[in-house]
Amino acid sequence: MPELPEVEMVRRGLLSSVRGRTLHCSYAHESSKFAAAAELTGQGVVDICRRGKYLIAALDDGREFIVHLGMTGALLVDPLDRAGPHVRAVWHMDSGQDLVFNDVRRFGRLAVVVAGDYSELPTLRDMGPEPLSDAFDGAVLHALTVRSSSHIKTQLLSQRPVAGVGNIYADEALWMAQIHPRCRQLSKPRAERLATAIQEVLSEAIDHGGTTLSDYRQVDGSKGQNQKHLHCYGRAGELCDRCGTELSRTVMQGRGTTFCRKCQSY
DNA sequence: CGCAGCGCCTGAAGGC
DNA sequence: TGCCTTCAGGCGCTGC
Repeated sequence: MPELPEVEMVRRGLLSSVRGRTLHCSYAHESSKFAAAAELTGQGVVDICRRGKYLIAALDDGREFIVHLGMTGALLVDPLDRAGPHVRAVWHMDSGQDLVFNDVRRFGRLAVVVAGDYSELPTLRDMGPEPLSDAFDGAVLHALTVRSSSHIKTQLLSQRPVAGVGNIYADEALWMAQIHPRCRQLSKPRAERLATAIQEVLSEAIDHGGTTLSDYRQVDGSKGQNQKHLHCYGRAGELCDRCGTELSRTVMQGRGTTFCRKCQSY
């Protein structure tokens, strides 16, 4: 599933082939989630930014084109198959290439908004600080979690204490920081550890081109390599790389959660 | 206002 | 072999 590192890789891939181009929508799937694709009819793409897991393309008419990849979304430039059963939108570019949005499970979403007005996208509107920016550190993470009574993993998935962390990197960061996913209150030292772990886990994933478990692809169709470097996510039943204990599995908020019951504590 | 629970989707995997 | 069930989960929405 695309989280911050995967969305960042897509953003970088789009810079060379989509920034500066003019888009003309040639297909939009009937679902209301993708109808906004048709609003791109002659606008130029000035820049392509990212907030958490959201891609934000600045248009030359003062609006922004927002893409969330959901679970299985992919933005592809000139894919071999641009009329497959899971294609949800196609834009023709003045470069002659096509930009294709493919999304098997249709959890993705497209929107065109007045620049900076995210009132119709509440998760983006209320998004926490970017973890790889100067606006994020242990003190900030502590301040943004201290008043909540929810489990720390639930808080991370909400995007409010920090932007862009999903199920994979939440499990990885909590493992690295040795914090139990059902911990409810972080001490300041543990918040420092978790903030550092989030930054390390996300930076390493970007360095490895993102995590491809099934659907995530770069703009050119290539896969990431970070799945070879996971310590925790999806490894229940295997032995902890740190202490050798068998990793445990539970369900939180309907999401599979892997952790080490020995070296991750409350 | 904060938080829990539900529904959206479809392919893969497992059971019989 | 093939049908059926279960599982995967980010986010918007609803209701307490």
